[in-house]
Amino acid sequence: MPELAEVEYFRKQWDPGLGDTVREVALHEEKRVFRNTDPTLFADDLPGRRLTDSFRHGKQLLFSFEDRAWLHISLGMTGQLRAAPADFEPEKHDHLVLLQKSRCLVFTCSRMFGQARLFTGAEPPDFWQMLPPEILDRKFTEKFLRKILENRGGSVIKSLLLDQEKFPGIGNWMADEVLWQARIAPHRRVADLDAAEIHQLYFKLKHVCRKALETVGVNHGDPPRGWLFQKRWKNGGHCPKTGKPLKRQDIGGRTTAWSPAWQR
DNA sequence: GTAAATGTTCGGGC
DNA sequence: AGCCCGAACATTTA
Repeated sequence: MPELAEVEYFRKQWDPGLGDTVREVALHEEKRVFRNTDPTLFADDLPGRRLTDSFRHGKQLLFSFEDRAWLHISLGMTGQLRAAPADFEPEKHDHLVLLQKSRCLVFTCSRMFGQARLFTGAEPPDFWQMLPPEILDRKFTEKFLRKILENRGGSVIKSLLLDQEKFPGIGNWMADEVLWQARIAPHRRVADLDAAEIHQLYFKLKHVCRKALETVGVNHGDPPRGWLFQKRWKNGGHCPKTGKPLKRQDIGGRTTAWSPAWQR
C-alpha cells in the first residue's frame, strides 16, 4: 500500500509501545525482509531495551531503542505495522514481532519487498543521515526543484517523480495526483516543461503531500474529495475536472491514470 | 488460469 | 561516471 501518508499512519501504529521495554522478539529469520541485515541480532540486541522514539523520512521508518539500537523498516508494496494484544500469535506474513508486557508490535509483509534492518550506534545509521530533503522541508525550494529537473531533463516526468532520491515519499498514486493537479501530462520529458509548469509542479508537490498527511496520514482515510485519487483505481473513471474519461497507460513500468482533456 | 497490485534494485546500453 | 530503461523480486486478489 504505502506512500508518504500511509507510511506516516503506520508509524503511529507503534505509538502505544513507546517507552515500554521489549521483552522478546519473534521473527521469521529466513525471510527476504531480513536480506540486508543479520537476523540473529534482533534476539540478541532488542530484548531488555525500551522503544524510545520513531521517525519517518519519505517512505522510510526508523525506530530508536535505548542504549544505541535502531530499527529501520521499509514497507515495500504490502508492508504494514500494527499493535496487537499481548497474546498475539504471529501468522504466515508476520515476519517481525516485538513483544512487550501489554502488547505486541507487528511488522507484516506478504510480498516481502519491504525490509527490516537493525543498527547499533549512538547516532542514527549513516544512510538515514544522508537522506535527501523531504518535499515539505524548508530546504525543498522551487530553486531546489529546478536544479533537480535541470539534471534530469531526459526523464519522463512521471518516472522522475517516483525517484526516492529526489522526491522522497512520492509513489504511484501521489505522482499521478500531483501531475493531474498541475495539469502536466505524465509522459512529458522534463526538459520540455516551461517555467509556469514547473511552478505549478512545485506548488502541487507541496500541496498533495501536506493534504495527504492531514487525511490519509491521520486515520488512513481517503484523500480529499475532488482529487484524481478517488477515480484512478479502475478502468472507466472520469476526470473530476472535465467529466471526460481518464486514460490508463503504462508509463515507466507503472499503471498511470491521467486526463488527456485536462493535462497537457 | 491470468493479470495486476500504492516499491525498490539490479544490470545493460548508451 | 551518470542517466535511462526494463526486468526481477514474491504473494495475493480480482
